[in-house]
Amino acid sequence: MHQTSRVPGPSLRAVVPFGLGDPGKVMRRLLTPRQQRTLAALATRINAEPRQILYREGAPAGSIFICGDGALKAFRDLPSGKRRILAFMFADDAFGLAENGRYVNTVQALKKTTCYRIAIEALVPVLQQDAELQWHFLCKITHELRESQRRALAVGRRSATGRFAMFLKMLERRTQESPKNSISLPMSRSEIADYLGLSLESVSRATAQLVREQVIEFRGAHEVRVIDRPKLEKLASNL
Amino acid sequence: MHQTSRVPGPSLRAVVPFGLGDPGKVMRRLLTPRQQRTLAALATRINAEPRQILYREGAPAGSIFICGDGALKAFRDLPSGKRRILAFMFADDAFGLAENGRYVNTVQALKKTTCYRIAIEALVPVLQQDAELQWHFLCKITHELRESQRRALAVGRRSATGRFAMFLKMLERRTQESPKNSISLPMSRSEIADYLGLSLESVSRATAQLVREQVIEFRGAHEVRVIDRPKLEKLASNL
DNA sequence: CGGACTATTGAGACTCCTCAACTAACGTGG
DNA sequence: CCACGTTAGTTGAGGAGTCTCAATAGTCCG
Repeated sequence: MHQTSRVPGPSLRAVVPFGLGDPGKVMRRLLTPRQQRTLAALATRINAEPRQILYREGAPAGSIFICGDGALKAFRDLPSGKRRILAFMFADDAFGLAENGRYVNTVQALKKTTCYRIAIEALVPVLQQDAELQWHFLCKITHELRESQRRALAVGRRSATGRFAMFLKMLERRTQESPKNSISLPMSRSEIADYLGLSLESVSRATAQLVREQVIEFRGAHEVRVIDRPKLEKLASNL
Repeated sequence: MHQTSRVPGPSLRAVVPFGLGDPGKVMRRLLTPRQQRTLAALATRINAEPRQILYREGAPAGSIFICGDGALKAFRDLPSGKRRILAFMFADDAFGLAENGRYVNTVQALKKTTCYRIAIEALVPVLQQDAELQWHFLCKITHELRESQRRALAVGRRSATGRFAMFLKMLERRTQESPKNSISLPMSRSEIADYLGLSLESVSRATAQLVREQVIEFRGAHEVRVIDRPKLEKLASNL
């Protein structure tokens, strides 16, 4: 649907994480066509259906993945039965981190999604050869580290509406495919709750409050329009 | 003090983040002596006093840092006056992430600390040339990403004692310089609170409870001994 | 059209936060 | 060496916010 300007094949996108260039200037890195071909040669394309699980926590980790289009979640089930979502992944996001040779969480598609799977054994030698390409991965992972820290910040907040506001902004940053002031939520309330460390009821109450206060409005349960942006910014800005 | 078996000069340590080798087997990567010399040639040694600030949020980012010995904190001050600590850094940890050419948080030493500062302009070309060395950085950052996700998990918990238990385990993982069952806390209660998203009173009450329940005991305010490890594990294990 | 899942709303319990007073530890200077 | 002031840490009471449990509406899909 949003395939208009996207090249087929794996790609990564990240803000350069180190102090190069002029301070204050945004620098983004995209794969060159040649690098994209290199990766494409190694990759297997996967078309995942909604709810399809790409891999499970604890399984031997043989590949890393790049999301081409769609959305996924990475989660972990706790002994108590609770589930915590560690990250949502969208186009150009990489995933498949392992520890001691095993995946550390389970990854599942939220909707129809296309991914690229690249075998570790094939990728690592290529990265060892191609420092330029590896540099992209380094930038990307660093980008994700920052994002994860941002999330930790959000989750530390007390108020549910504040957390939800930060969540909206995070989604907006990640999925600029959207028309102005429109944010799509491809996940359920309960998934948002598991991500933010709230109960799904609290998420529901938070959205209700934001709607009541004319900060946002819903076009269906999974599409948000921002009405009062200053107010949203203020709520999100971690006061 | 703990310099006994440590080589002078920058070093990184990380668990290999991808699925190489036998699943279940821990693999660690250490810099080779040659790589260490390469980094040392680029690095400036810094001896930081307690409370010394290495750089401030928003400053133009010209260098990345590696902690050789000691401990630091990376924090951000919020508009409300609250302070959130994003990470504690110990030996072999790298820091100095930037976004758009500026540091994203402030870094301050907790005690006497030696660091290595490496100018970005010098480092990047070396990494572009030396894929092997860059690979170490990739592993390290990935390691930190996992750690950050773990923290987000901890901060999402409801109970203060649970959060504190996870904090203890995190410290234990990071600073194995310690004798068995002994964990040193080089930071204040209030810094722990800012890290865990609690009030310092809650941290104090949490420690008091763990002491009351004979799970831990204090040798001075900054040294913990684990008495009942199973109980600590249970508290930490995110039930 | 029916059924199952998702989302909303309400009432009471629980936990932490804030405010405040107090104690302990530390470093400094007389 | 001790007195003092400052900072760090502990403990108590009340209030705010979320969680849980439960019942009700809404939505999607077959």
